[in-house]
Amino acid sequence: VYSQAGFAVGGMLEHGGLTPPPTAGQQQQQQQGLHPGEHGELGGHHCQDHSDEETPTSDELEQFAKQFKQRRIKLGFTQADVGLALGTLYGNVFSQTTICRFEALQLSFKNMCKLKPLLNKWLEEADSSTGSPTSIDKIAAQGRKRKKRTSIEVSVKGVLETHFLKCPKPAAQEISSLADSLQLEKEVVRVWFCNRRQKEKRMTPPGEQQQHEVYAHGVKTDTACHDL
DNA sequence: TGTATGCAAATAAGG
DNA sequence: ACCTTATTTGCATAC
Repeated sequence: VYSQAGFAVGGMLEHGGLTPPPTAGQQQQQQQGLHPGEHGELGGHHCQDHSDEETPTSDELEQFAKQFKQRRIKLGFTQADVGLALGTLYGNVFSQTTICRFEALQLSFKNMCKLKPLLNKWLEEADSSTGSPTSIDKIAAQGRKRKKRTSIEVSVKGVLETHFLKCPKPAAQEISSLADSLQLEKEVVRVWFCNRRQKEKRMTPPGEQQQHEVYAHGVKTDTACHDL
């Protein structure tokens, strides 16, 4: 369903002002929160990568993305084509969605930096005139291939949701039987609950608190929700 | 027909 | 082995 070739019409819109980390000199993450993942200063010395680019500036990324899209179209490829090509070329496939977001700079800075080398490689490969002939580098991305996204039926989601309301944190065994009855992999169900919990937190702004904990005391503090 | 996007699976990383 | 938090990535479907 994915392999097609064709050409697209250029004509996107240039949204006005979006993720532009103004600071041109320091790497500051934009949107997504970021934790100052420091490395302990001890002995100190940092090894820098010298393979390719240093961390590109958001400005460079912007330029690259723009140019990438332009060339992609000129060469007659769709976003889906590119995503697929990355797969057969480096191992990991990407969806049309991701390519689209890359071109539109809608990914996090870090994510953009990670994808850039890959797309750049593809570009050189697809367009043999960049001066860089078949440079078959194995950028050995992340060796592991991403699991295909599971589509959970609405009816099944309903069942899961019901269980969640009864017990947001089921024990491993409950997850197993639930997965079994729903004909889903246990891992899928486990992850569903994890994601559901995250969503719950997100929906409950900090500080705010529901009004149903008034009598929570003494008795079993959850952890025991059984069914069957 | 491609491309953009909302919601949310799947993953990464520290416990 | 499983949780949490933060993120990456894609199915589905609206443009």
